[in-house]
Amino acid sequence: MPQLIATLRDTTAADGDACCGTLTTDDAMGREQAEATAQLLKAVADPVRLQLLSLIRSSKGHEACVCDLTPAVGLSQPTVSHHLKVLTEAGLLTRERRGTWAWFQLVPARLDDLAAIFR
Amino acid sequence: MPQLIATLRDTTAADGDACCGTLTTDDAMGREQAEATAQLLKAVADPVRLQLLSLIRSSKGHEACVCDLTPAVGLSQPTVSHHLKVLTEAGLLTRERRGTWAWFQLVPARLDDLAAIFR
DNA sequence: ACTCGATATTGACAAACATCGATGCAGGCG
DNA sequence: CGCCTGCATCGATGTTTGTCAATATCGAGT
Repeated sequence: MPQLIATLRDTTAADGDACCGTLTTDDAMGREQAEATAQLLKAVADPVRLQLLSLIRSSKGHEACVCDLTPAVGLSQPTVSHHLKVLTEAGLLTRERRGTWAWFQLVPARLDDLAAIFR
Repeated sequence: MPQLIATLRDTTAADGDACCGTLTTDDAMGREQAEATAQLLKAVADPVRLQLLSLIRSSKGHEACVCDLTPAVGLSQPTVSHHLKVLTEAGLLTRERRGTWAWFQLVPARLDDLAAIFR
């Protein structure tokens, strides 16, 4: 679970003084955590993938199959499949084969992770 | 203000039936909205920029200058300047010159926009 | 087994991006 | 004025990424 931006300490600024050396790097996000959080954000920082998430979310059962999603976003089938793979690998979707079709379902807990990043 | 993912209707799925044509594209995010939201998310979908936001947030007054941020992230000064520009153009930071130094401050309302995207 | 429809994978290509060195520009200070 | 320091911009480069056409795979039905 990628953690959020560090704890907020409401220290009212007493600025106007010197500049460099006033920074406390201890409470801030570390590099690995920033890397993990950025990777999750990259998965949703794309208009097509946002549309896909929104489409699935507005569907009954919070799931949809590729044959419905492809015409809805107006891109080629391989492209849609690629975006769904990215979202799945990010943990935001689960894939399930039902007969000939592949159904994708939201992972609410992972969406909560996203919402938690910025409080 | 980039809107959030469409309204959630908790219709419990009655699946098992046919597939294609069951999708309601009306409640879902439009392309332009998805584009705008993705642009905001792209600004924060980078480990360095997440670190910068976190560093500024953990500073007093929620502001910091480049001379402090540059050594904290361990990258060249032009690179840090570029990332700060991206964050500023996304509306997440404001720039203010105080003497020789440039101070960057958080824009809380814009962070709220981010938090609102995923509810 | 063969065929067909739905989805996944591969390869290729262009656009976008992160990074740095070099340079330009502003603001204090001698 | 001229220098120096902090920051921004420019140009170049290597990497990532979104997209599609072509192809492979998988499952169902004949």
